[in-house]
Amino acid sequence: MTGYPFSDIEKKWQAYWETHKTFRTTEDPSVPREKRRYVLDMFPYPSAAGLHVGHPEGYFATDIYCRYLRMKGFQVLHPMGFDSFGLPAENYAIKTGTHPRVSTEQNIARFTTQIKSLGFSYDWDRQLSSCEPEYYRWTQWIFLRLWEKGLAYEAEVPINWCPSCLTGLANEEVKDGLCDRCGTPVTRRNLRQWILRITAYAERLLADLDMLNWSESLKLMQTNWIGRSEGANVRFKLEKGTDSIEVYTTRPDTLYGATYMVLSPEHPLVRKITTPAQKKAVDEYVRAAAMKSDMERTELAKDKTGVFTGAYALNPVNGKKIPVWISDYILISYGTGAIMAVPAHDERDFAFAKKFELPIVQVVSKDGSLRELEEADSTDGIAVNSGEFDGLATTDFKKRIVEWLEKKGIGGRAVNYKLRDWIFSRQRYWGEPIPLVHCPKDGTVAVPYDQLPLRLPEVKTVTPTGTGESPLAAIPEWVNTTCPKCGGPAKRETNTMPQWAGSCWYYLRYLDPANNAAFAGREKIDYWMPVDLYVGGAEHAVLHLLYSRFWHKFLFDEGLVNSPEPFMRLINQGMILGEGGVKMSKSLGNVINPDDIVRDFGADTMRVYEMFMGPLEVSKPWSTRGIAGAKRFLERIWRASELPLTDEEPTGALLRLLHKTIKKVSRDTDRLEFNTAIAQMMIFLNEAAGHPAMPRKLWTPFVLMLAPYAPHLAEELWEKLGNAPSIARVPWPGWIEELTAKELVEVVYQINGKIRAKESLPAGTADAELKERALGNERIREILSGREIRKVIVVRNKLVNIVAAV
RNA sequence: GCCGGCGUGAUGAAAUGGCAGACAUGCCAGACUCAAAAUCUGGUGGGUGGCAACGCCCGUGUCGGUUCAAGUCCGACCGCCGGCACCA
Repeated sequence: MTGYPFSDIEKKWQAYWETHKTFRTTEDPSVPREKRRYVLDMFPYPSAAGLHVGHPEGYFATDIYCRYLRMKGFQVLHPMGFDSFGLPAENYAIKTGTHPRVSTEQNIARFTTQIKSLGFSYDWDRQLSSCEPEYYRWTQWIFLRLWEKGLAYEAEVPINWCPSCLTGLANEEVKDGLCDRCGTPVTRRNLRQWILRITAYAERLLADLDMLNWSESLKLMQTNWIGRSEGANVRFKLEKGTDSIEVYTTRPDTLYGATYMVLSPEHPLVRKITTPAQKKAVDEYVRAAAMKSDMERTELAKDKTGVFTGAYALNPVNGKKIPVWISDYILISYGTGAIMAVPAHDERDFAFAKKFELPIVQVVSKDGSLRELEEADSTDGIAVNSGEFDGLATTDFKKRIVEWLEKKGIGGRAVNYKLRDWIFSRQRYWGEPIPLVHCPKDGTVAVPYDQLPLRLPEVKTVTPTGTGESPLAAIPEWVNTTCPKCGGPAKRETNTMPQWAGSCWYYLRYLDPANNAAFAGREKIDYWMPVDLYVGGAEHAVLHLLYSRFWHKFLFDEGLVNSPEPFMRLINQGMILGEGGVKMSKSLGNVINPDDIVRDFGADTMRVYEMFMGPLEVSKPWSTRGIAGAKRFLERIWRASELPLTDEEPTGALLRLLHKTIKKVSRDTDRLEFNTAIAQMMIFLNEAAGHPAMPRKLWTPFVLMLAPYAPHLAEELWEKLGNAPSIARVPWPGWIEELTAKELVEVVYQINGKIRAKESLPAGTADAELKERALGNERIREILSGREIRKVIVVRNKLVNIVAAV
């Protein structure tokens, strides 16, 4: 192997950067606002398996971008840290008896070594770890602020319970009825929980998506998750008694078609209105529904079930008596937990009505005519069977009926969201303790701010209690405390926070990681925030990104941060798949270990390869052959650096290629299109290295362009050129626009869009001349002979298209 | 089922509506070598005509449309990937 000594070079420059703190960032007030950038990576959870080749893909991208920005004269904040509370460490502790802190520290050490071996330009002085008391002190602090504002509340609610993780889960953590983390079917369980009122921010979380430079698909995912819908609430009087049932509907225009009502089994009116004759059946149904897991509820979705309560309500528009049923296709947590059923125009109601032989009345028609309905028709149309409203179009009807309802005082416009409040407590040890105390006299009392952090107690084992309570509940000396208000005996809250808590605000702590007086100094926040570019995996599209937006908006409302949104631009890097395009996984044995790649190919090769594979956002398979190609590129660079340098002016064509290359690499790097930037550098090298000597004026800018991509090699070459280190802040090369174009261009002559001849002409040849030359071209004249020319289109430097009669 | 995104050589992929396949991988041939590796040079979408120089036809999932010109824009369909899924 004639290879370049990448291993020595990489170690040398990593050591240099570390000892010289090359990438330490300060808040220099003389740098104007538009010359500052905050570029953020999603911080990793330090797993026992170590870094995966997919991990650094996004890190490489941001690192290249940051190094480029520094050379462009920007002040760049680029930090790294660890998301270090979480279940895997706790589960490992249960299995082996190793304290989660110990295994977490080991994993962080391993991750740090691995990350440092890849040559990132992080400011390591700002490193943080969310499980450290100095950090979670402020997670607790923010929680208390939320609690003070009534955005954290306690409730006994049926929650998603993972029987394997032994903890409650937020809605967002349940996918297809399975636990997002371990894949175990989620069950329902009634437990006292701490819940964050994220729904109070639903409207703003939705509306402010507009101001973000995020991918449309990601915004759409958040939009769908928030799930805003507009409609009306309508109160139906019961036939007997004084109670009424309030329903939410997006189709108030179908009120005349409401032929029955359905309550959720959990609806509070169920017990009250059920007639003695129906009581037994209703009770049984309610009990059965309560026992079903989410999974079972959705699995049985096709076949509708339900029971008649024996009660009737009155349809407010026509006074008709309609039966009230219960069914588990009505969710207690959405809308009012009750619906008016319009079987003619709602698929689910239709299925239910068919099964239980309830009447179906058509009230919307495409053309105003009536016909037998084969299935529910939920499209808009013209009102029929709707009394005084007949003939109205759906949109007009909606407006009119809402006015009518408001006037009568039985309903009005309403907005609903699919988004639910955030179940925030976890019945586990390895998380931030919720800093609240339950006092028999004063109720729930906050741990005073000056007593934060409320530290996790030291324990030997973290075995779950099995009762649905946190392991903390089994430590009496920790649970039993005194009330901060009255000093009397009180008990600590034993639930901990979910893993998402720490990641909700870590980007703020990087700004001022050692601050003892605040989560971050306001002047630091004003200097850097909001984050200009955030890169990470798409798996956090609705979890982390929704939660942290919520916290950030809250902090904004409290006047503690300067922007309503934390992350202005966001990119999801694609996954790196195993060879053959399948997912990398331990079980398939196709996992690539970055340590092996660094050892065999070097960090620079890995960087160039991963960025050359394709666009950042798309998933692409790993290829051992491909990485060999990246290595060859760097080898060729190394050999080119050993050519004798000359001070001669570079020749015309090469000089032009250089300027074209600088332009393309600058533009592509700026747009994070690293694959095409690398391709252009390859083109340049292939041309420039084919000569016996290398003009210094070509080589110097090339090395500078290489610096963000292969920083170790570039530092070495920079030194080899006789410069003092480091290359990190040497100004990025500029280009001369006139030199970016070729002198000669190949102009294509087409007849009816088909290429019939080509000619090499000076760039910029005038349209008139192009036309003349095309028409004068021998071959063109031959093909054209005798045909009528209808039109000639000239595109300068590109083509002439002659439209001729056939 | 609903909502998005994507379909280009053997492979990863390029291509402001203007020469499809840049760059890289692989493969083939040649140079160097006793030989191999490494390296360097050339070739490499399919079909077809010509001894050749060089032509012609077809080709970006399928079918249609807009346009002088479509991988790119529009419509329908097929396939793959992702998200949501009784949300009234």
